[in-house]
Amino acid sequence: MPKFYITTAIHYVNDDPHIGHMYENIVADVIARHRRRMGDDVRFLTGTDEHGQKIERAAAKEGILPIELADRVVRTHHDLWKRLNISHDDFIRTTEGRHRVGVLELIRRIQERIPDDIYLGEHSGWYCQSEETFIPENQVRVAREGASDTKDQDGHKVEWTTERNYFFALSRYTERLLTHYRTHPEFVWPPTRLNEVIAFVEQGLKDISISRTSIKWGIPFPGNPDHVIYVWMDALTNYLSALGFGSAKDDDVARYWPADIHLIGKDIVRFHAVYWPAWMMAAGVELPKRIVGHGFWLRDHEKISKSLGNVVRPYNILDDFGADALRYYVMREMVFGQDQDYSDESLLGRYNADLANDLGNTLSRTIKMSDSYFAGRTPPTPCDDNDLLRTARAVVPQYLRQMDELAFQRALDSAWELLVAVNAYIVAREPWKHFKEKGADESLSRVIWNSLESLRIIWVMMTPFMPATSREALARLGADPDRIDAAALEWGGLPSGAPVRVADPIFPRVDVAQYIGGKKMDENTAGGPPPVETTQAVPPGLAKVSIDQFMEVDLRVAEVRAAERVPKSKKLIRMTVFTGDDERTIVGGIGTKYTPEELVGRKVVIVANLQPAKLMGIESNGMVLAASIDGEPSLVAVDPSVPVGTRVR
RNA sequence: CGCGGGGUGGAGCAGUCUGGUAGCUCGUUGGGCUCAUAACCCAAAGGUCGCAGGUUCAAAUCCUGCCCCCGCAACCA
Repeated sequence: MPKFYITTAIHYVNDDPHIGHMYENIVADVIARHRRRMGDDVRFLTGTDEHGQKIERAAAKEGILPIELADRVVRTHHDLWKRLNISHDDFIRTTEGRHRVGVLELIRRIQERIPDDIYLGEHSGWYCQSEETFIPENQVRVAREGASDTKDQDGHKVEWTTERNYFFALSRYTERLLTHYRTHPEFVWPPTRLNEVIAFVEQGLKDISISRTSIKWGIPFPGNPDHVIYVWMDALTNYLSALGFGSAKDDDVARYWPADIHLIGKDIVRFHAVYWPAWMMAAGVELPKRIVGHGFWLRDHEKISKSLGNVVRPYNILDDFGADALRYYVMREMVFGQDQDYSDESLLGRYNADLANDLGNTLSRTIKMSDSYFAGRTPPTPCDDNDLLRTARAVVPQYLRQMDELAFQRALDSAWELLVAVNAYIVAREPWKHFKEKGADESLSRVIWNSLESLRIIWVMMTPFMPATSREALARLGADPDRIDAAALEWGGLPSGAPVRVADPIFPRVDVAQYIGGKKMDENTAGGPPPVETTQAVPPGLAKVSIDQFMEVDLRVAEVRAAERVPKSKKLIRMTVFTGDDERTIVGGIGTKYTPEELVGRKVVIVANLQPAKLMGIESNGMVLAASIDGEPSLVAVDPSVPVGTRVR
């Protein structure tokens, strides 16, 4: 029996699960169910990433331990996967003992095989005392030369600091990785992502720091407990540690490794396709077969929510229509691998058109006829050669190929080909007329049986996508809902004379306008998990400042003498302003609203004594004041008679 | 020359790798049917496939140049 090991990314526990998380696990679940159906020995892993500073701090803020916070959030993940009918075989948390064992084993193997691949080196950067972390260069306001109070974006002091860290000699793996990409072009999917990875690696790789001393909430570095292991090294290893890597009970490593698919978002392809394989090369572990990067769900907030007041989150959909409707929608609507816009309208549109009108209604009408014409049972006479059989035999192999190619959208399309054929077939044969004229004869029996049998196959095709509804539908059809395997996709599986069940519509049609209109915007998390307190929370208003502090800010009226768009920028405008004392350059992000032409000659209010900052390479000396409405700026205006240089207070 | 994705009937998209009558869903119009969830079936209208060149017997598809949109990246200071 072939094995099949599929993993999702582990989700960071400071997030409320959103449609992106849901999507990833749904896709993985569809693949896992499909492979199980085809007879593979499947292992499907998902889990949570629980270490790192954000968790540490969020917990501290609540006065609880990080693990307590993680425990709580993990529960919301478990609940969601249960509601979505995700069939993972294992759920790993990076705070588990087995995970620590796996991570330490990975490092041990690297150190054992190639001792100097991991070495103690120096890492330099802007370190912020109060936040206990290094601040990325772009978030640091570089002071004027000579100044000593460089700050980060929250105003905390930062210092250029050098920390001693453990490093991994990634640079040594540049060529070997490139060779692997060349010899295994299927390693990263879709191909465009592979190209990106190759381009990145071809620039040459730098050694990377794999430990931190500034963070405590993590796995201590072996032999040096002042360090914790770098989050990515920690997190990625979950794929191995979940199989018992490094423990005495590691049979599953032999059984399932290498992974067949690491399913992840396109944003973390680099970590999976560069760092992760390099570590495994160093440790002498076989590389996973395939990194599959899916696209993102996007949403045009302004267009949808404001004008129509129709924000309906997936949680509402889940409550009102069930998991299968959502599972179907995301699989059908997204071209796998690309980005896709989410909207409630498209979801409900799909629901009505595809599920209610087509899939559900065809089931209802067919079962109803079988029920009335054949005394509540499937017809006595099966049929072994007809239009539907030929369509089914053409469609099923096509569907299976598309499933294997991860072309889920097309696989569903293929199933619909057969569904559409069933409807056309029914209309062409007019069984109701036939029944009135000739009664339930053998010919009618064949027509109904063919229709039911086609539906059975369609619903077997649906099982990975809509597991719960498929069972129900198959049971109603008189088929065995437990018989879901490759053979079930072949023509002829429907028993004769089995009881069928007429029941309420499996996907009741919904009035879209009424449904969307009935939801208020403030209900958009109704039915969701309890909100999770994290560091993402918006600060509850700003602290009060004294009049003295305020007076330290040099606000004054200035005149724009020249303005031009910053090339290649989206909204930056470079202005030359006269402050009364001097002319200086200020760069402002107001290009979405204002043109350079209309700015020239205009009087604006500026902060004259602001730390200079570089924006797209241009030094900006000050800031133009503007009110911001959803990112749309509106300049603070002064009466044109006010002379340039006048102080504002 | 920062990286990537995209521009195809009213809307949303597939097709582009591997040139050969432009396809799907929704919507619109007309007809049919009454088993079914006002569902289903048939038919019709509707497209210079972003623009301009080039290659070819033939270009949505290949080549060159350009325009526009959307993400991302060190762009609200």
